[in-house]
Amino acid sequence: MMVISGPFERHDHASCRTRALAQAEEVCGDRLTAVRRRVLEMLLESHVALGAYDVLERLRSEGHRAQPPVAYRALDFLVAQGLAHRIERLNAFIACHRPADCEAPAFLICRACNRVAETGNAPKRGALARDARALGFEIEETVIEAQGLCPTCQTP
Amino acid sequence: MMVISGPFERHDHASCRTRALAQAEEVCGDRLTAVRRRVLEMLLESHVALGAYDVLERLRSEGHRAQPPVAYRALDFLVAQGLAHRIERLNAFIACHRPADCEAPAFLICRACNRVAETGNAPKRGALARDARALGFEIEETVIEAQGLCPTCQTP
DNA sequence: TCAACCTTGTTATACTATAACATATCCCGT
DNA sequence: ACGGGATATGTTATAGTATAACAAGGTTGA
Repeated sequence: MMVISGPFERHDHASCRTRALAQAEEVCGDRLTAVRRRVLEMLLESHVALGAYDVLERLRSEGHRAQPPVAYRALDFLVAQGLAHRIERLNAFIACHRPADCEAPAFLICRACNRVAETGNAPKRGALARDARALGFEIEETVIEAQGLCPTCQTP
Repeated sequence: MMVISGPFERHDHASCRTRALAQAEEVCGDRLTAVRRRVLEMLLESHVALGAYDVLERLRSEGHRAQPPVAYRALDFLVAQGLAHRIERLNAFIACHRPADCEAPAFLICRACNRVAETGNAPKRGALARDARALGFEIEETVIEAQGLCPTCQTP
């Protein structure tokens, strides 16, 4: 099954955000505290990945006197819950738009507009898994991040 | 075709290094300057990925009065020539053991011993490529990094 | 009541990376 | 020989990313 979510296709952005927040509440209960919830909202509102210091800045601009660990803790929590993903290439974070169904995500990063799309679960039976098995290497988690140009940015 | 090189299998390490250096000379000619060559050797000697500051420290311990840009420049050069790879998860670098045949590498990173194996070229026809095509996204480069436990570290 | 756990606040610092400018060298065309 | 462009290195300073460590409040349950 192929599932794609992300900024390169038209979709109802507001409802998509609402749904993701509702799912987050469900998953976390009252562990989704004010700061964590606010950070998740920020990520959901932004199609470009946000760095920890971007998040920090936004918190501060809202009156929150926050230090770096505040942003990192909130982001780490969201990632641990599967509500957000870290994009290694960018040292930045995006919200997961379908936390329920997201075991091994892959990402398409546009180097021109910086938007990031999350694509369907990565293969458990691909060449990598086969190679790992042959070596006796036990894979726990795989980072897959493709860089290139999104449809919009291909025609300057 | 599946090709695997790396620290999780027995191999003739010395000759493997010699061969890689010879290939580097071939590719670069006299652009493989002393520092660049030395840094490549360091990477070839180490099966764990080296951070830029690890490299810097080694250069300094050899009497070279180097500043951070020296390490970064050498590493950037090696990566640009396909002689080394950057491991995003680790903010660190490893030598490529087969620069000639290395278009879309993937990596297996052991979280216990920190060694990194490079596996055969990643698929151009996998699920990711298919998804990207469906979206009209043009992939230029893909990072694939799996973390887990190597055979040795699975039995504590 | 107290102890364990989780969350947040706060300070300080560690680690990673690059901008910007100076100097030197080599190759090449004239 | 000269000048000019491209490449490589030296050096200073600073930007950007991340975490250690300790303090303090809140909730829960024994």
